[in-house]
Amino acid sequence: MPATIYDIAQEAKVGIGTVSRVFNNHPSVSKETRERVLKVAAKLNYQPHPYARGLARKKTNSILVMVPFFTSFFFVEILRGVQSLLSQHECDLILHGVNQPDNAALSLKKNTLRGRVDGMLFFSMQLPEEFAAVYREQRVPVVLVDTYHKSFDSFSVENSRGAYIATDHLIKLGHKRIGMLCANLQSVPARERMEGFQQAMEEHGLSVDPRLILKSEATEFDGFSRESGYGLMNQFIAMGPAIPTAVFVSSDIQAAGALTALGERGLRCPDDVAIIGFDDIELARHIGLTTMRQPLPDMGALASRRLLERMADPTLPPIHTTFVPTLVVRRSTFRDFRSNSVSSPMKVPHS
Amino acid sequence: MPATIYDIAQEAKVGIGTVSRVFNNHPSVSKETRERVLKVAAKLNYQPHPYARGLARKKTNSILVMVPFFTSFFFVEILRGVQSLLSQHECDLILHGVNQPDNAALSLKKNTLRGRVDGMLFFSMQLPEEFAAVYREQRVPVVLVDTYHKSFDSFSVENSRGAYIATDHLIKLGHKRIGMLCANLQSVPARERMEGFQQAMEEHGLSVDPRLILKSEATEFDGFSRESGYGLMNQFIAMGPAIPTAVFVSSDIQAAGALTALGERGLRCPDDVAIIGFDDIELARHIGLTTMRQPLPDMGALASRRLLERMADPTLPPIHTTFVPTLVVRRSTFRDFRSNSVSSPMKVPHS
DNA sequence: CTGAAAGCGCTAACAC
DNA sequence: GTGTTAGCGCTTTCAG
Repeated sequence: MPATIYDIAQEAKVGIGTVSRVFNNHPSVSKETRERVLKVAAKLNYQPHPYARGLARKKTNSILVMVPFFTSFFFVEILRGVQSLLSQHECDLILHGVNQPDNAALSLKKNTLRGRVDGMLFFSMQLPEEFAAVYREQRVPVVLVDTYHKSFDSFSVENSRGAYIATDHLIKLGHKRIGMLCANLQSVPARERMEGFQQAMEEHGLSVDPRLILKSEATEFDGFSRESGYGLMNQFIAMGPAIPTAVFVSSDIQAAGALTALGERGLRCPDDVAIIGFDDIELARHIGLTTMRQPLPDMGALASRRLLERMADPTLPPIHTTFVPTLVVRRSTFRDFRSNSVSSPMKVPHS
Repeated sequence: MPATIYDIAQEAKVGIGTVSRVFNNHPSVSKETRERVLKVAAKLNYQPHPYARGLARKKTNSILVMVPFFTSFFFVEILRGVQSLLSQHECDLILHGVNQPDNAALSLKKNTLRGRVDGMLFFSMQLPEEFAAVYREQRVPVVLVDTYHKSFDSFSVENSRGAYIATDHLIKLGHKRIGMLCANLQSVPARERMEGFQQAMEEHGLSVDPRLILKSEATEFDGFSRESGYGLMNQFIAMGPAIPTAVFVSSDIQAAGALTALGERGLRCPDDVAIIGFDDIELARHIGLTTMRQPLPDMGALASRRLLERMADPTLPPIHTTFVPTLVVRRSTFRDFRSNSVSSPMKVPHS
């Protein structure tokens, strides 16, 4: 049985209150008693019980991170930022992966309340209005990442802006017949990226041929999957000579699938079809994919920092931070990278 | 303020004990009272307080997962298995990434004890003997993944066996001058993989030229990094004509770096140098890398299941489960995959 | 400065 | 069946 403050109090011949004070760095403890208590505690290998402490203090020193688990690459990179910041603050991280966007989000968040955690980082999903109301009212510290809600801090990327830049890149390279490969449009980022694409096309006086915008019907991963990219690209290929000369794909993971489809038909990238993705997950640099980079780890770290601030002062007004993704050019759009195949190993280890 | 059992008891005109019984599905509560209590609880939107419950029950319904955070790909895939199993059991997952193998492992695990969690999943690191002793003695439920200790359940891969198979594959393809690219040998898996390589070479009557075994000195990630693979492969390349015709690389991530190095010098894979990796992280299939597959998600799920069992009965004798990795042939060792470049998109979306 | 006592919200005997 | 009571281990007044 682990030692409790009672054991220490007894052995050090003080009251439990004093022991508690020592461990909370309360100023009003004489130097001698403090040292005596500390010594006994060390000897008994004492560790405060987090749950007892939590109960008494109404504070758990832990936060909940809710992520749609499928965004694997994407989420790991953000999480890295989160973790590194949190660990500096003795704050535990409870990870909750949700699979069914709806289903889980609902039931799991019931668990959120009632002092299980001090705050929450909510990723990439629409925060249900039902909970938003409660959280706002009870001032539950919540920070959103890769999603938006006016009542809560959020860190996200300007999807339409990024899509615009990506499309602009293709246009500047001289492409006229440009296609887009979307994820499932029920996803907000998917829609925004399509809008940016359309806007760029229109502003450059290029008509948007609706047949050149392919949309995923997949519900799994909201269509942000390798499989959806693979399938949709095959639809383009089936168009024969009408195939676009360049395609903006709404995510890197889909772009990877699209490249596979091209490779299978003996089509070369960028020679036959140039491809640009979105996200800059680590995979992108390995396969030489041009893409729009989101500052993932930074977003994670900044969001955690903000959450900590908000936990300290829950009355802070919400701040919305957006990042403009940056263009990272690799071989999938630009030939001059020594190799003529998009997929041969790339030139620079870290591009 | 959230409702407590007292609020419910009062409103439902019962004692708090009864309320508690209802929420613990205790049989001795009459149907009527149970329903009345449940109704009031629903109305008050009652949720039991996990910490209070934990304190009283001496049980937290959560487990700690300690991972060396750098193993990103690797760990996400395992974690997926963990998470999916745990969520079926109302068990929270506390994630702790450790960076400094030593440093962190030490301090963090102090926090492990004292009822913060009911059990722990410990990944890929050597469990310090100091803690092992305590855990064994106090019967703290601990399950090891990708590492070994005789006193605890473990799920791991037969590294030397896998390395043997990988090397054998290269030999069967006709290679004689085979090199190996190791991670930092202070890591146990790194050593085991090297041993398997040496054994395979010897058993096939091939002498192991020590100059063809390159070892990473990197401490970061124990040398299991893209950079280390890149650097070491450049050392091979610097050997000029003495370069091996095939190389067994101790991890996929290093193999990715190695491929980059080859590509930069205009060397083709597998034509000039065949490459085989280890792990089968998702990246491998994207870049067409032949590798040894570890059943990552399965390991995660099985380990969690075992942990749950052990939490139910801490006296279970430890079981050691090992997996033999399986060979997955892709283009980096075998030319006949339609394309002649290792890195062009592969044939099958899921190989 | 320090001890005693009253909770934090819930569980688990123990009586009736 | 159900109410009462004594903790779980710690924090935090409140006296002194």
